[in-house]
Amino acid sequence: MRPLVHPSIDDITVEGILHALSDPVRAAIYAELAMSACAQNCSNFLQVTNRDIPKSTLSLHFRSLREAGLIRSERRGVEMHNTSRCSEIEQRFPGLIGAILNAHRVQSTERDSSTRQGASRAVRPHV
Amino acid sequence: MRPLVHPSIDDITVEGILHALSDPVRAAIYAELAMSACAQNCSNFLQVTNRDIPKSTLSLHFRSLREAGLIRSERRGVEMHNTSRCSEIEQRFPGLIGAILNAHRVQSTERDSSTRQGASRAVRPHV
DNA sequence: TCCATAGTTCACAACATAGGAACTATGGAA
DNA sequence: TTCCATAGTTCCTATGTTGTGAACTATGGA
Repeated sequence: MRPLVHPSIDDITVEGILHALSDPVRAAIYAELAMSACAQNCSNFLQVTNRDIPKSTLSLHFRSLREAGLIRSERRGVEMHNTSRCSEIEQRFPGLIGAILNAHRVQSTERDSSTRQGASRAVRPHV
Repeated sequence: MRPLVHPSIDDITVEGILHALSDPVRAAIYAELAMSACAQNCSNFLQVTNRDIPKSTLSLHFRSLREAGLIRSERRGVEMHNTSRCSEIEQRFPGLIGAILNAHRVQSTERDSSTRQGASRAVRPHV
């Protein structure tokens, strides 16, 4: 079984970060890890974003996050301990992670309030 | 020929923005548009990132940026006038675009200086 | 009317991604 | 020790996404 790959902080790229976080599932996982004080295992996220995510898919999402340099994963017995690397990334790309997490927050707040009011956004026409 | 699609500001998603900017060519195009005071046509970017980009590929990149809500394109005679929509986006997702552009700047600065010194980063081992 | 220029669309090849099934690694119980 | 349960990973394949050349469209000017 191949060993876990963690890029060194200098090999982390902006493109990699943006690509990893452009997926809603990965963004949700990462947001939760970044907020959480303690490490979390993968299975905690089998129902993130209110959908059942197959284990294999989840595993690939964790791999994407890991290889983009966003999280660190360590085996602890039978589980995985996942933590975010946000403080390292903050050093190299100041403000980036905060702005992205904040934008996701803005967006989900709007989504919640519009569904409560009857999903007005869903029918708004494009130009 | 299908009309140009511009999402309304409320339909712009973070995922869409991140995905669009996770491509180096699109990021370079967008950075240049965001910096530039005046509108620019597509052909100005046929050599962005020091590579020849086929016209058809470039056209799709502009379409991605447009449909992600990052730029606005208008036909002016035989050319296209492309401008960035950063002030709109700044309203909705404060700090996001600035942080991303800044991160790209950080990264390209490092790349430049490491190539000058003999590409030390290229051989640095991963964990 | 014709041409040149700027972009777009189409078709297809190459690459990336999702998910089920089979697998591996670890810790604990018998 | 051996066996089992749990947590993740890998493999395979079907489905999407993306890049590119060739053919096309739209516009302005000769």
